[in-house]
Amino acid sequence: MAHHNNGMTRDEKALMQALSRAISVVPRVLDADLQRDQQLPLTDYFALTYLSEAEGQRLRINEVATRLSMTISGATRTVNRLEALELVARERSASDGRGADVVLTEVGLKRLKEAWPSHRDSARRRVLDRLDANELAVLTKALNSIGAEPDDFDSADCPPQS
Amino acid sequence: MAHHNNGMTRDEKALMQALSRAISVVPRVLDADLQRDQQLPLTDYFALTYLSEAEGQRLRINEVATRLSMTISGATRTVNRLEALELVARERSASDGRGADVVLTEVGLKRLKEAWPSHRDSARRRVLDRLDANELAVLTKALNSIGAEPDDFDSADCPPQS
DNA sequence: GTGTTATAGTTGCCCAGTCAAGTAAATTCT
DNA sequence: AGAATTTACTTGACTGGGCAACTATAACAC
Repeated sequence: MAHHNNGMTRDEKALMQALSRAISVVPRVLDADLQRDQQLPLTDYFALTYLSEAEGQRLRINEVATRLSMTISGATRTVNRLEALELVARERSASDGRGADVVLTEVGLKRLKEAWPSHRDSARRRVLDRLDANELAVLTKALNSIGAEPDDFDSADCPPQS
Repeated sequence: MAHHNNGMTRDEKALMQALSRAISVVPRVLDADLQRDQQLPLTDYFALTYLSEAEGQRLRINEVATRLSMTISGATRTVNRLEALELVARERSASDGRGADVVLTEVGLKRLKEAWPSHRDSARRRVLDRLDANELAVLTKALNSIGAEPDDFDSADCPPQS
């Protein structure tokens, strides 16, 4: 009877449970908040954010994909959505005609600025306010360790950008 | 230039980034490992686990949904999948004929036992081995705080079950 | 008991994102 | 230079899961 717990301690099990729960809940609530307040999906919001932070407000599709931790094809579709809303534009790269740069438009920047306070408050309510300073530090470090790609994937979180 | 960072500190931003990254990466790699080694989706594996831990190896659909942090309709579909593989069976509840109990079958239990070592190793490699004891403790607590349902959702992790 | 409301699931429709195959430009080989 | 390979996407087919509408049983009002 019972489960013998072969080599996973109580604490480890508790962590895995907490982790899977957080993994389901957090993106859902953050996305729901943003959709409700700004009619903007969280993914699209993040894409706009990364573009706004990039020099020249532009990124290649594959850079968008990397930052969103998404496949390139997923990023293509995300960019399609944003392009349809005219929040970004595709520009054929001068240096490499195979793919396009994704450029943040004026409208896109405006939209991002509108959405930002809402997301910030949401992140506070749902996450940041629930942590003390120590937890924040430890959590960041720990999540970075486990989020780093393992071995069969290449990590590249913040390429050196000029 | 620069973004003025209206009320979100550098550290807070770093946390949110680490969090969104982990949220994308962790379930993907755990699921990929399990699919590769056991041809079993992570969600289905969790469902089997929760059933195996339940008394009588049975749960109502809504309990499955709660444990998986999923909607009832999502749980219905998960159970459909498992039922098609004969890993679980639906049994009309004697006490409440509106819905069925989901019962783990012999085959289902066997399958779970086969899959378990693989998932355990995967969890170790991808998560547990990357944390020290302190991080484990803090992370568990922190994730439980942020995974707890907020205000517009009712939390119910372990309803008192007879 | 009959009518009303609440509860438990199921189903149709949709959307985001993955994978595999396809296209087109760039690079390397010779 | 021309062929072969690699790179950078794009696209078609599919899957998982969400929402809203629906069905069926249960519980409550009378």
